[in-house]
Amino acid sequence: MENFAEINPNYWESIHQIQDYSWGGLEETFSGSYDSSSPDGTQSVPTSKNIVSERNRRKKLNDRLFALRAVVPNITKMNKASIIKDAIDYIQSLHDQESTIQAELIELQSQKLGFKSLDSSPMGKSKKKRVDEAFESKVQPIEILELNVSYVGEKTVLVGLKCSKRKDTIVRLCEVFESLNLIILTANISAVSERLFTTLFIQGEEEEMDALKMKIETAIKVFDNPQI
Amino acid sequence: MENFAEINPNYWESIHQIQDYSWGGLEETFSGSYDSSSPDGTQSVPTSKNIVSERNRRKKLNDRLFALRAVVPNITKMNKASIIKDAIDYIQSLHDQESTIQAELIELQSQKLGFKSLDSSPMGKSKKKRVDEAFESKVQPIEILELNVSYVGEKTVLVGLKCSKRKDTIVRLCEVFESLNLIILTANISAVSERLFTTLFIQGEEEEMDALKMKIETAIKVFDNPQI
DNA sequence: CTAGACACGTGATCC
DNA sequence: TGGATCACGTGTCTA
Repeated sequence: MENFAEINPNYWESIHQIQDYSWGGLEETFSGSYDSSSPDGTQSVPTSKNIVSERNRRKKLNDRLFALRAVVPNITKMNKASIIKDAIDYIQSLHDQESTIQAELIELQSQKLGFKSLDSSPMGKSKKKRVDEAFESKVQPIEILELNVSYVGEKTVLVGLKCSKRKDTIVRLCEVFESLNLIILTANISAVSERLFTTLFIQGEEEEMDALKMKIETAIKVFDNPQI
Repeated sequence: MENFAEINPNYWESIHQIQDYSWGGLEETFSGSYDSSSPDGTQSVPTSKNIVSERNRRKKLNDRLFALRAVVPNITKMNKASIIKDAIDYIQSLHDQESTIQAELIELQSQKLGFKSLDSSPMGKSKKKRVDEAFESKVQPIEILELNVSYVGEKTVLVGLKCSKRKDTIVRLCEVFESLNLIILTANISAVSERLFTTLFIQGEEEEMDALKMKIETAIKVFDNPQI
């Protein structure tokens, strides 16, 4: 029953080989036999043409159905109706999955940016919202006011950064520094009015200082311009 | 041509009403007429049954095709073959979209956790990876070793937290505190070996202390158990 | 008028 | 056996 598809995956084609004695590229040659079956030559020619056309139409439709079966997993039966039914169910499951994944994306984005949905419902109910809207809103760039990188000996680099403070600056700044895969010995972040003062002690060599400064600057810029 | 679907959306059904004179619930009554067409009663009865069965089969297949057309947007033509083709294209576009969104999700997760893909290609090429794998791996819980919340006057609350330090503890901790929508005056984070010492000055009232301590604890636990 | 699309009835096949 | 499925040829309608 259900192993039928595995045993004979080309069900219709096998039927073709059994029943369809005028398949393949032999249609034109067989038009003569159709003429022999109908002695009056006036009406026989369009009839055979219609037969060929209808044959091609059926073949195209079956090929389309076969292609549809190829892109849909979890095919239960090889029926035409079942294939269409499985395709419908699969599309609907893809719709649900897409909504769920987009909800997850929005949840993650709001966690990264706004942090407004912690005490809301456990599973974010705000489905069916375009993810582009969540991306294009609430980007809070980090404005670098001052950046000093100095070597203080003992394989230790001191980084001083003064920047603007917006809603999520602290988190984004931590992300920037974590993204650089540095060994952070001590971090001190102080917020005064709208300014943010950061002092880092990082394990590093003296010759890495200039590269490190460039790295931090570009990392902050990259983080402020998400390429999505 | 292309407005044909809007003018007559029930193309096949209208065809039914014109051509199919034995539709609806009248199949049984019409079996007599089929018997009249074939005088030999022995073979006529199974033939009429087969006719009815085939009619139902065709109707079911058309209904399925109609339902498929309903779940697929951007239908170009009303042809059977075109409907199946549009469904195939739509499923493949959904596949691509799903891969893209999952890549974005993985990218976001890796940004939040590992921070390994900053200097890679701008558009993450690591498609076709299950998102569940990205979720179930690399969860680094924050282990609370000590948590003190004390009131120091002047509408200022001092929070001291000692916890374990793993790869992404600092970022996650900042996320926790940002999620509470507190007014952070000063933050000091120091990492020594595998321990993380955090000192926060928060703007708050004395009577909010116990609630604040509970809030921080639960927030950390909630962040360590993402409900996805 | 021609070409394309559809439903119909029928015989064959499979389980 | 018989119910379900399929391909086929044909008539009909529309663009």
